[in-house]
Amino acid sequence: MSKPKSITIVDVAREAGVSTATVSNVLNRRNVPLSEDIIRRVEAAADRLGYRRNAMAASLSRQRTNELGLLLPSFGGYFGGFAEACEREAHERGYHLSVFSGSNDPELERRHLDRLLQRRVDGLICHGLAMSPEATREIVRDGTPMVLFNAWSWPEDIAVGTVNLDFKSGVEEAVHRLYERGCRSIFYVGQHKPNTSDPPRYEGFLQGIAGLPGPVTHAYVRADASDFRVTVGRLLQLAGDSRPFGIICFDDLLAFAMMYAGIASGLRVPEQMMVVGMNNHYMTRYSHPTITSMDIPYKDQAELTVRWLISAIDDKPDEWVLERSGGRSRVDIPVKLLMRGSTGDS
Amino acid sequence: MSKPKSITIVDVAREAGVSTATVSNVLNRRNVPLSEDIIRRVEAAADRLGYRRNAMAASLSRQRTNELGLLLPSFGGYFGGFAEACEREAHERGYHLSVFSGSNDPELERRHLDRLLQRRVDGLICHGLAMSPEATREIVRDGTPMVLFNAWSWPEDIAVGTVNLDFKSGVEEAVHRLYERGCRSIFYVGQHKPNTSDPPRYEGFLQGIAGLPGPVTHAYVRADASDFRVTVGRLLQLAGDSRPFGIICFDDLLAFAMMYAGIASGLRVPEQMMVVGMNNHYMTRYSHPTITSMDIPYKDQAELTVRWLISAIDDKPDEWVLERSGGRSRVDIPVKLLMRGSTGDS
DNA sequence: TTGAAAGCGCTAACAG
DNA sequence: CTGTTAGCGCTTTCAA
Repeated sequence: MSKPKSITIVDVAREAGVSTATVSNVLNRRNVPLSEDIIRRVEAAADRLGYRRNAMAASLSRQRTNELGLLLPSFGGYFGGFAEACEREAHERGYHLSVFSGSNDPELERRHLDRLLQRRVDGLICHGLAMSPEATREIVRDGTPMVLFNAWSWPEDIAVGTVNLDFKSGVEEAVHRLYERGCRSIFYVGQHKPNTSDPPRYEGFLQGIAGLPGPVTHAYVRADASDFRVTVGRLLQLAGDSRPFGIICFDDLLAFAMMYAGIASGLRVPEQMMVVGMNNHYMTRYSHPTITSMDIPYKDQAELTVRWLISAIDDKPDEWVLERSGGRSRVDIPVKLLMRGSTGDS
Repeated sequence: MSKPKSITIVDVAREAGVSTATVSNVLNRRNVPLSEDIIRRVEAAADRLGYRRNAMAASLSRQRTNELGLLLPSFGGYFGGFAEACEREAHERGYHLSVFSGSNDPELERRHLDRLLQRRVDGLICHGLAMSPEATREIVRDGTPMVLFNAWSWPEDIAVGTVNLDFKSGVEEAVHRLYERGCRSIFYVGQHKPNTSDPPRYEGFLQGIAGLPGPVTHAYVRADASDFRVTVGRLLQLAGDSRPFGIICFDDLLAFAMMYAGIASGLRVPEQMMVVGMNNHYMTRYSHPTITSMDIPYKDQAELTVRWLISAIDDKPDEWVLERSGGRSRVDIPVKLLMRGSTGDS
């Protein structure tokens, strides 16, 4: 029932009184001389019959699918935005992008990857989270080009390129801003569950602390999701009576939670506690006070990622990509620190 | 470079010293008698050679792809969660789900749909937003089964089934709860941009108001995203000095924004203003006070959606689906109201 | 300019 | 139990 003998180019050819080769040529606007008349006839026949190209047959024949696969750890927050930006970029370049979420489950992710390769996607875009580099390499052993995004500390040779967000520098800068605004106790608040995108941020944190003109109390604090007020208690203990103290949070939602837990514990923001988040979530502008955060250049990251991948697929260099990467296999995209109410700005 | 002459079943057959038909039978664990010895030999040969099935060839041959397509208006919030739940359900039933976001752009959505049909997905899951029913019908004119989700007021015959979240009843219940807690002014706060999922909620709102034992001031208020305090001002004007007044917001983020705008305007929550959101976003439990919201049964909605679709693809009824739908073409999945701090509960 | 025909890799009768 | 073979729908030489 679901497939009522679909229309093929054979039908169109018969209807138009030409050969299937001609139909194929017309429909794909190939670079061959075609008479105006034939073109009209074929196109008329095609839509009279309601013909729709069979992409599998086409891909099978011309050894190429024009499909790209994007593997995400989840659809939430940043990843969804990145996926949409990639879809756009891919479309603009004649590719179609299928998106999959591993749901933070390595096994599911493995199956997605395998399936994508069975479908012979022309290229792959993968994040650097759930699966291990080894498992990934094992899967992508064949020649399918892959570009990684936000994959910190992966071997350089596993992909044609890696496009990371430079949270490291962003956090480093945030440390300086907090210091300038009077914080002499600064903490990095990480997620309750370990996460591979945490280390680079903390690294930037330490680097920022090291570059400060004076001494500050600092620490890595893991958030307790069951009750963030417990975490606030821990911060107060560490900060002693240094005020304001500052926290830089793993992401905006955590920043939100921590800020309100602080307020609930009687702290005034930003006078006594300053808060910095990451991702520039829509909500950070609507809280009270508004939250200082880091803006992510989705389009820029997506464009570089997709163009890099396509240049590898076509095996011909893309000048713009080359310029951005400077020949290296990894590019760090800068994030932009937006100072707002939670750090005493505007 | 990207495709180094891939291994086919011909290679495997040669390596194992059997025919391609046998290889195919072994690899697909078809329902044919196979000797243990042959199975071992073929499997050994296959992974010695690093064989990977070519899904296009297989799909082309057996007229079926085992692929489902999911078309979303965006990856954000609820939609991402629904997508992950659908991926899981599909996998459990031997299907693979490709997800696409129309990014709220009808034209992009059209192209996604067309491409999906070119790929001959076995079934389609679509939301009821960006594209019009007419445009959709026009595209899906061939026999590909489609199930809709959250498509309010679409023609019944366009899809094999529709699975909606019953926000209508949820909002209706919320109105009653607010009334019980003392609100004599209750407002529905919608998004600044019109949205097709708004009307059913407002309908539930009106129905709730109508069912109340006494009179209340009520209105539909459109939120002003540029500054939610303006919206709060409007509410104060409408509510006069009736306290507490209650607001039911289009979604949790809006509830967040409105609640903090209210607090910023000097209102105490829940004593003077009560707030209800929708979607049970993770953050609603970490604000201060916590926010009353409606929990969405993702898995339930996804399971029904996917099973309904698959039963149509296979053209054989699924008892569980039939029971849920009672033979009708639309099912409303109840959402669960979770009472929290913003309405004076726990 | 157009068409005939040989695949692309796999599946599914059907024959042995 | 295993192999032969005819497609699936489209692309792409190559010859006409």
